Amino acid sequence: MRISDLAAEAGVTVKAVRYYESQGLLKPRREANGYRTYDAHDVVVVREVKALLSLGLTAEQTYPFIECLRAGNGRADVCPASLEAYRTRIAEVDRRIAELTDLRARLTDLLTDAENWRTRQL
Amino acid sequence: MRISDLAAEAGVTVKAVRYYESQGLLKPRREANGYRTYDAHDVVVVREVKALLSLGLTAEQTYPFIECLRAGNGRADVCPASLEAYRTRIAEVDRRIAELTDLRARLTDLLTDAENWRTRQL
DNA sequence: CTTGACCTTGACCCTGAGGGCAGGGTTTAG
DNA sequence: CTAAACCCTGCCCTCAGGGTCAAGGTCAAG
Repeated sequence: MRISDLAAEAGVTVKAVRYYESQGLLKPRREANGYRTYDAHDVVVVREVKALLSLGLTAEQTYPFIECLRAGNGRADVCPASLEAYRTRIAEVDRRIAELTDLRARLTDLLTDAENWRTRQL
Repeated sequence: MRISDLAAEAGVTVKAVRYYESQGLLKPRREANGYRTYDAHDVVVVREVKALLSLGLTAEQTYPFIECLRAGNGRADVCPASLEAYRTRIAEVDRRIAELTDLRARLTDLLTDAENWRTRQL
């Protein structure tokens, strides 16, 4: 199959597929005319990458999952490195939530303070 | 004062000051040799921009605050547009926290599932 | 065989808030 | 006078692609 077929089947754009390749996540063969050729296995890879990116992992962080697939596993997340990547990402999310929670408190403090200042001025 | 003095007093880098200028937040005069010249008022502006960026506002979103200062107010956040910008940002943060909370739940589900799968395989 | 619709390629610029570096002019201290 | 320290502009980089382009390939109908 060609690139637009792969993109359609995996639910991403052609541009995204080429980007994944530039990140080393895909290595399509080429037809004589230079067109990229993919197989069913690549569809699974692209779907996996898409899912992981939507979880906030970087393209680089999807590497262990793709290697896990390439190693012959039916699932990308059953390898130790994948589990570790999940845990790392959960920790990142926790940190980010804590940051944003603190940020929100600072913002509401600032807003309240500014509102009070205006009230006093009236 | 020159750019490095301004940067030092406001606690940012020279590069950041030039970036704020490129975003229209500063309009320094120029010496005959082309060097930028700033006054004490600019220090206040840069400190304000720095504080707002650290709250996650974009450079563009700091505009109302700087205009509020330029209008002669002692505080950048006592103008209606500034209050509105705070509220907008709080709403953004709330949305983001909700997204991340949902994301975390999905991640822990995936992790648990993958761990269980491994356990069964052993 | 040709036309036209559609596909593919690589290449370029864009995002936000600067960081880093290059190359060159200016100022200031010793 | 010279070297350090400062200033300038301009270019490339981030991340996950989006948008657009020109050039060329493919495939059908006519």
